[in-house]
Amino acid sequence: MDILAELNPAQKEAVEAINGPVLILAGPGSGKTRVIAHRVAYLIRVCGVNAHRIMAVTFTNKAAREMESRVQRLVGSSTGNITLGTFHAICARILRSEGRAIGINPSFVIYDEDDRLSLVKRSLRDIGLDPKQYAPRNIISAISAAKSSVLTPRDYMEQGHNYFKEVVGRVYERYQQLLTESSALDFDDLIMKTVQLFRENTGILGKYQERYLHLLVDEFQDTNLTQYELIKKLGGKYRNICVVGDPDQSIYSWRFADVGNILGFEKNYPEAKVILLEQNYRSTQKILETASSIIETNQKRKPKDLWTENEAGELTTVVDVYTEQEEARYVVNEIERLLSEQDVHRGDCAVMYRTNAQSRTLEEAFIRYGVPYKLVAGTRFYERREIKDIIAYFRLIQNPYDSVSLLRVINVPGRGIGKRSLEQLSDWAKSRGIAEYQSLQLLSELKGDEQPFKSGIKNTLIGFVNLIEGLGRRSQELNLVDMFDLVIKQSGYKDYVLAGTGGEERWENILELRTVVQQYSDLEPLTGLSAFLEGVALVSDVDGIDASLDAVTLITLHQAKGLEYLVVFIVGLEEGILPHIRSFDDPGQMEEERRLCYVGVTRAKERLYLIHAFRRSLMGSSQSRDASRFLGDIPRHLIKSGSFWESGEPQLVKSIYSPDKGPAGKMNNDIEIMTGDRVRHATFGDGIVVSCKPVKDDGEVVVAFTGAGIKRLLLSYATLEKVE
DNA sequence: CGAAAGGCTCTTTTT
DNA sequence: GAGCCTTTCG
Repeated sequence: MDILAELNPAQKEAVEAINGPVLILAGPGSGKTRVIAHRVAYLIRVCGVNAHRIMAVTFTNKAAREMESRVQRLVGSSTGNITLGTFHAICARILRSEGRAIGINPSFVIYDEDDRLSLVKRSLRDIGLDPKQYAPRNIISAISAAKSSVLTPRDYMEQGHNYFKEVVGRVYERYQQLLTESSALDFDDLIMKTVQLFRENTGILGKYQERYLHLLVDEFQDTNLTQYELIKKLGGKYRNICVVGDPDQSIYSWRFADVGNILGFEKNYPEAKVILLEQNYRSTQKILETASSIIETNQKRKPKDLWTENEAGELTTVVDVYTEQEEARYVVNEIERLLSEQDVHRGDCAVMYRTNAQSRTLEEAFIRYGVPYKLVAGTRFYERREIKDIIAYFRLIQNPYDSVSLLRVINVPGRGIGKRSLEQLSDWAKSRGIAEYQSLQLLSELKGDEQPFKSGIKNTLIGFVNLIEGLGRRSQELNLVDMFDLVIKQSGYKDYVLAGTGGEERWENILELRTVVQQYSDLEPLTGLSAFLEGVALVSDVDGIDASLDAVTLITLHQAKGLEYLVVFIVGLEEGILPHIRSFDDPGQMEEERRLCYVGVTRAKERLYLIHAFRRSLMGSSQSRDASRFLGDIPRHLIKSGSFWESGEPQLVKSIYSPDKGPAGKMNNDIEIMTGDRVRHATFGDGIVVSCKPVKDDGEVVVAFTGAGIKRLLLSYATLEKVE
């Protein structure tokens, strides 16, 4: 196969420019993933570069997997050991093998957002501040900002002062101490520590610089300063750095991604070759025009010419609905209509929204109408309490100094270790400057007056240490699934979870985790354990999308980056939602909201629906909302109104009596009442349906009767009959 | 000590 | 509307 054959001139140029830095500015749907895959294949097959000497960084694990299979197909054999993955996964690997040089325990655990939160709260308490007064989330964010620019606590504190910074600086310092005591790294540390490793050890850096002849980074517009420095360092010797991205799709500034990385690339690498990919292969002309009209409103932006040879296609459908329930119902109805009238499958459709909370109403509608869907994220599987508990045991087996995990499960299932005892334990450990587990290990050696516990509780604590030590010993020889069963058995978790509320379902979840564990059971025991823990720490929600399942995808706009669907619904296009209210007082943020909308729109290949509701309940109370300003950016001639109000098309209200339980994939068509229908009522006589509105599991219809006037009726009580 | 109930706050996006 | 935390009671 000729690797260059199926590429357009710009793409070909991007693949062939293998010497020196290259900046590829790639519009949506311009085949950038393709270019990266082809470029890697070209390096291996045509240029004879050893795969071992190539690093390719992707935004998600899913993208990495896809990249691997594409390259494999192009090269025609196994890709060899190319370094391929997210920044986080790649850095975790480097730190496991080299981290010792900067004092990192190779068995380190990776702390997620949740762990981070509890550690920040503890840090606040440790320095004598009240976590309720200092919004731990803001502090996490400030620490994360620091780490995204490679600032240590000391660097941070030298950055000038104000009240908040002073507090953050002190918390950051304590937080970092606790992480070190726990042999733990948070997400930001994975990158930052790798940079520190390379800064402080020119020998190690030299080794990696020598190895990586070629570097490729996808979604470069969403990298932060630390990631940029990492790439700069790794490419320091050969300078064959190829970065790909699109400033118009930069949507992670809140995670301290710096679009300056891509905008300033030419300045930092004056010899860089710049290639523009502007031909779009994904969307119809109308969709592309809609997208352009939205993004062009942004002031701070380099104009670019996106074009396509695809057909003109359908107009964008803008839909005006009453409430979020009606919005959800519209989406479900419309998908079912497309399924029956067009060559569309459920798997071709996606519903996108700004906030996770919006998925709930959608889910309810999909369940009610029995339409299969796949929810990306929501309450993620790995965030469930029982799953986190079990994983905490595994983390303790790998690294008992992990204090977040220790405090999480030391009394789960209940062992009679209460709050007071835990406080004593933490204080005692803190006064000695060691991790909780280390102080627990001392217990059996110390006499009564040398430690703070009474003998009853002391023995319980020693019992817990023995449990973990025992599991640790067995983990050297048992495969992971046997280990799993042993953990469940020895911890007594099964009885515990079954006794609690929702026990059955939670136990099911644990069994599902067991099937995940099974995938690691062929590995050497200790390798399997760490591979499993690394896997669960670094999964992203989109990694789990099952492409073989023919179901509608429900996904946030952020997660949708890089994906494409035949039919896209973007819901909640309202002021305060998209754009989100938090962006109102900052023009920069507002531009990011618009980019987010742009990302969503450009996911669509053939059909695009933009939906806004007049009324939406948020945090309990229902409020009326204006349509999003982004809708106003779109010229009228690109829009077709899908609205009931404007088009006068009847609004369907289906199967309000018989929620769910329909066979999967089938709508319950038995009862169907639309506005405009003629109906007959036993006492009121004949009339016309004026409006329909869902109320819980019921429906409220307003009917104008010929004799009796306008009546408001509940479907479950009123016996209505359709009249032709 | 643990479970249950009540009251509080805060809601963006995630590797 | 939910989750988190505190309070209360057994």
